[in-house]
Amino acid sequence: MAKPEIIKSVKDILNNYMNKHQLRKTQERFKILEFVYSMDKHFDVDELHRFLKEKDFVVSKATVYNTLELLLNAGLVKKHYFNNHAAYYEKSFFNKTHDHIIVRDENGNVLKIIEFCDPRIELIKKDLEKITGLQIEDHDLYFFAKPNKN
Amino acid sequence: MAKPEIIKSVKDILNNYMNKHQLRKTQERFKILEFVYSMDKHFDVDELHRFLKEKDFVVSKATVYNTLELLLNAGLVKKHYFNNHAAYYEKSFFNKTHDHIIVRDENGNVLKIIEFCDPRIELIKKDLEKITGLQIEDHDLYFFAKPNKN
DNA sequence: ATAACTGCAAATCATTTGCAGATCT
DNA sequence: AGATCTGCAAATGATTTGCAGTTAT
Repeated sequence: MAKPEIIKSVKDILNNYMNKHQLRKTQERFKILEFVYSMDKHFDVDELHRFLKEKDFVVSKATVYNTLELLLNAGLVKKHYFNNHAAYYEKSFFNKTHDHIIVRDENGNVLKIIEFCDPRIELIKKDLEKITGLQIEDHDLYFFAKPNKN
Repeated sequence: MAKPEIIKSVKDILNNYMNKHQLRKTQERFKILEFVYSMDKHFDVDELHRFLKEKDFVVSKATVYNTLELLLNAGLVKKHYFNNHAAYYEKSFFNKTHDHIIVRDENGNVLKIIEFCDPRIELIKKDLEKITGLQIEDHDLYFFAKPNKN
């Protein structure tokens, strides 16, 4: 499980978000938030749903979908479309902004995901905002590599 | 329609690929390749399928799927997962390497795709290769923006 | 001739939706 | 009390699959 102070903080954030938007504070939403913040890697809806069940917290998959959408809107998770199988999620608060190197074999199977940070991304973003007049809210950068021989 | 010499080149590439992999040279495959290279933006399978029909080249959607997979393996198209609606494709030969700004509404619908090039990406890639010892073969960079008020 | 390809329809699978009953406020 | 949320099952929609007939080699 994630550090208690992190859990507390993200619960506060969710609380504020719900107050602001007049949403109900259900047991399901807070529990799912807690479990999401105990996951240390990317997960899809099915994995999270099974994980909750394992931990004896039974919810419907519909609620998992709904709650992840809520957490997404509250900025508490990030959603990735790595492939056309299913969307992947990861916690996004207290989780330094990072990008990914995805190591895949010839068949496209993901062997390893390496996270990295590079400040130049932010500079590119700023320049693009200046050029386009758009407000960029987020980004995804993936580098794809073949495995090393070793 | 794309420039004749480009069409010729990509047909040659597909030809070689088919020879190498002992695949059949069907009318459908070459026609679809031609139409793909006449598209000037990203498209999904449904759009391409409708486009083909408009141009009086009727194929089944299954063949469109199969052929795009083939072109993907041959390195002639690039596949993108902008959202969880449908995969998007674009021609990838004689098409300068570029990245994308994706303008989406609150519901995640793609409103506009802006292409850009920034040399700093290549520098980041080189540094990552040095640090990790991996050989990076490709990348995807997406910036996400909300639409402008106008 | 025969193995691969196409087209059609059915199957699959992630996600969404509709609605009845439960539960926050 | 009343609106929202949850859970279930059915609907949806992109993609895949199975198979019969067609076509490239």
